[in-house]
Amino acid sequence: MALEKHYDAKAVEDKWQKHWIEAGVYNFKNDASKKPYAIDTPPPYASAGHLHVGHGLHYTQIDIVARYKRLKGFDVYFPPCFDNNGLPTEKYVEEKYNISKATTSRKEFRELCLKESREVEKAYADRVFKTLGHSYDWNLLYTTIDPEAQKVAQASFIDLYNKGLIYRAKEPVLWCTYHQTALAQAELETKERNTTLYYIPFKVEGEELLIATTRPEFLPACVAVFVHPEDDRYKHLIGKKAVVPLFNYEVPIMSDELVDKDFGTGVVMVCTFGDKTDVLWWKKHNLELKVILNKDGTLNENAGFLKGLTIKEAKKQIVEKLDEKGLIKDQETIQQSVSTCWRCGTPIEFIVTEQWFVKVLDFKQELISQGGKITWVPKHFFDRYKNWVQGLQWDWCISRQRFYGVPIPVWYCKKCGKPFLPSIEELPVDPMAQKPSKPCSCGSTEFVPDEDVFDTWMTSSLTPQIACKWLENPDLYKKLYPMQLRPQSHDIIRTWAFYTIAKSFLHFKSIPWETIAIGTYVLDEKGRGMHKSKGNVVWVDDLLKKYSVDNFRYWVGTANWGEDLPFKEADLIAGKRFLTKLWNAARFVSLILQDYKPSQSHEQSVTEVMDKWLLAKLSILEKEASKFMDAFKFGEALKRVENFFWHDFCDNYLEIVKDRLYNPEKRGLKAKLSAQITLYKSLYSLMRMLAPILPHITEEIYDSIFKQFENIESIHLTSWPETGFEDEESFNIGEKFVEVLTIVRREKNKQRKSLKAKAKLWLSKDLLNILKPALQDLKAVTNSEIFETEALETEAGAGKGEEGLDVRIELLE
RNA sequence: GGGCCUGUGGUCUAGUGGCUAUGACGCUACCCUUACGAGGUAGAGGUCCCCGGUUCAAAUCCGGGCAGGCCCACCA
Repeated sequence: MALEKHYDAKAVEDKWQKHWIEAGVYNFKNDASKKPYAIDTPPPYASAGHLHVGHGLHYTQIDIVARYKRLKGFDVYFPPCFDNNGLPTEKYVEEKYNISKATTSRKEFRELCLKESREVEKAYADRVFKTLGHSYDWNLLYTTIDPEAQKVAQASFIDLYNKGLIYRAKEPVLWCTYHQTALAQAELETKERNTTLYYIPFKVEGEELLIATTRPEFLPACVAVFVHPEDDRYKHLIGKKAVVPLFNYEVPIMSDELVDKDFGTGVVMVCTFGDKTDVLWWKKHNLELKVILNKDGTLNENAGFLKGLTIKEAKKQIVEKLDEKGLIKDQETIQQSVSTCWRCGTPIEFIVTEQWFVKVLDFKQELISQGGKITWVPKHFFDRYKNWVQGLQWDWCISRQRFYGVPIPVWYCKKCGKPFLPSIEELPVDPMAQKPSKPCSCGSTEFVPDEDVFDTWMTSSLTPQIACKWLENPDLYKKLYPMQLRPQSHDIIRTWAFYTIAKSFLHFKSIPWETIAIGTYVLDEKGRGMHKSKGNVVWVDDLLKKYSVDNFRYWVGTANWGEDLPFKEADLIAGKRFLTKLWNAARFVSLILQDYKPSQSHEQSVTEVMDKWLLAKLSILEKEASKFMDAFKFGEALKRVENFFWHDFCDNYLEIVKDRLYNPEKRGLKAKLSAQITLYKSLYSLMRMLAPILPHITEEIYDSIFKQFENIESIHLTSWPETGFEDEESFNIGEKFVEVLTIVRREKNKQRKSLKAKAKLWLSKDLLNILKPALQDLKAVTNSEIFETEALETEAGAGKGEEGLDVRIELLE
């Protein structure tokens, strides 16, 4: 069937996207004869602001891998998924409905979250996943709030608890006063800011001891003053008492090596808790605990006249008061880096609460060596992982004081206080809504539920278990785990990658996947990150109004994994041209193949040397491209295929065979058939190599030309081409042929003659001998008479010297 | 302060020891060749960030800088 003159991308793409899903083309076959290729798809946050070009790019990169592996004969397991756990969803719901968890019931709140999640998921699925032609198996869809996912997360907790890898402790924890929950180290983001350093005098036996602090509001929480043990200025004060100004109580003066003599005055006040060092010293020196901060970031009665104020207000008031009394001796502006909550940017505080922790500090070495067993793409991201693990300072705090999320499956016995955990068969449970199924070991049946939910990563770290159905289908899980690929972005190596590796190790002493590949990170034109607040976000929907999906995917195909890529709309132009060229070349072939009937004897029917050349070159290309695809270097593969297609196939080969095809009476039907077979084989091969990147146009071309002969329902279910045509001699002749062709074209261009004009082509004896088998094609494509000349004859204006060939052209006017 | 990445024509980019440095976009000239003018052919345009070293030979390896980016870190 001949192709239409014009390629209607929109209609074609819509048609195939619908068909693929309806026909289940990409469904996991669970075919015992095939090796599985399981992909641990990143569950996108189902929030409406997440549809920018970076996501479109990354998910399309993953799809290209899936499609490639499918062609390579793997049984690809590619689940779509959504993450609807966690703080962003809560925050979104709070803002949209103008409610807060303080005034809404847990049940109602969770229902709203769930409802919003479903809506946003649908939009996400339709707008991104389906319209970009991704090849998920929609039967495998999961979301992180599904009962099954909750069950897996709770089962993980129970298993780790039973293994002694989880503990509960009352400790100062990282706390976000906006979200009012504990956080993990991984949820911190460092922010640079300017702040004021105040110099405040403490009284010591009549003397004034000047301390420098950025947090004067913490004066009422001061429990000690520290100096460096070797600091001659203050040595004599160690062991004495200092009086806290305004609040007039005594604190001990102590020493610690960690004090920086050169910062401020070299004297530090320790408060519970102003920062991380305070926590450290508080523990190390067994200091008193003086809590002034509530969970919502306001100060309590211990803060005296600051009671009820927020941290910011308190700071302002206390500075005014100190100033009034002449207690600010000096102040300066300094640059400070503060840890903030990565979701909302609020500086974190330390609050003493009871929380659950997963032990990770004890396993740093093991976790690094587990990371080393995984293939990192690109490999330097392993260094970043290693760096993070080495720098860990806290065990992983997994409990969060939020509503929406997976409940921690624990009750506490009212009588003996012992935690009571359900059995795995009972999961998922909600301790707030249910009671334990049996009494405590002490006999009591009175319990208090744990009201907290898990850190979102507690669930996300189990995506291999959720995706591969750890509890639901153990046989399948056994087959698929460890998975083959985890694609993800580099900013969550410390969270998603780390926690997943940790979980796999703690539960199973296994790695979660064979390969982790870090996707391309899209920047704006000027090389800055895309953020809604900066107004520089490019939306996928907008691009798709102007460019076809395959056009977008071509651009994705040129991106390198693990690298940053500034988005420039001009980069889509090259793809547009390529697609047009592709369609037109295929259209030409479709016209040529209208009377074509393939048969078994085809291998022998490729009789012409230039046909053999093309197939030999194609065979090399197939192996090369495959090698690059295996190494996640899609751009390199694409570039080589494109180069072959454009120059060897279109510019040269198609021109060479036109004479044979259009004028079969001149060269005979055998020569024509040879060209038809070659066109069929080479175009079919090219389509399959391009199919992972350009699934729509290749499917359309396949459907029109090849399907009737191949009898496979979709190009995406065929296999990576292996033409395997080896013919070094023809290859070399063809390469020489192309060199001569280039010289002829250049000469004709110089002489400003149309290619239509008949030329005399003079070839040296040696060259003529080499090209003898291809002479008829050469005559036809150059529209020349060919003559022989002496090898070393030189003439001005001739092609002598070019590429070491001796070609002379004489045009007949 | 520590770790990692990057630096190649106007822009983006390939190349990790070897002839005259790859390609794309843009630019210029010519060509309306029956698949394609969203095309074809040719052309202009580069101190391969800088300095030093290793080598017969360096964009490439080593050392030291400079610039940009990312990650980490207890200067209150």
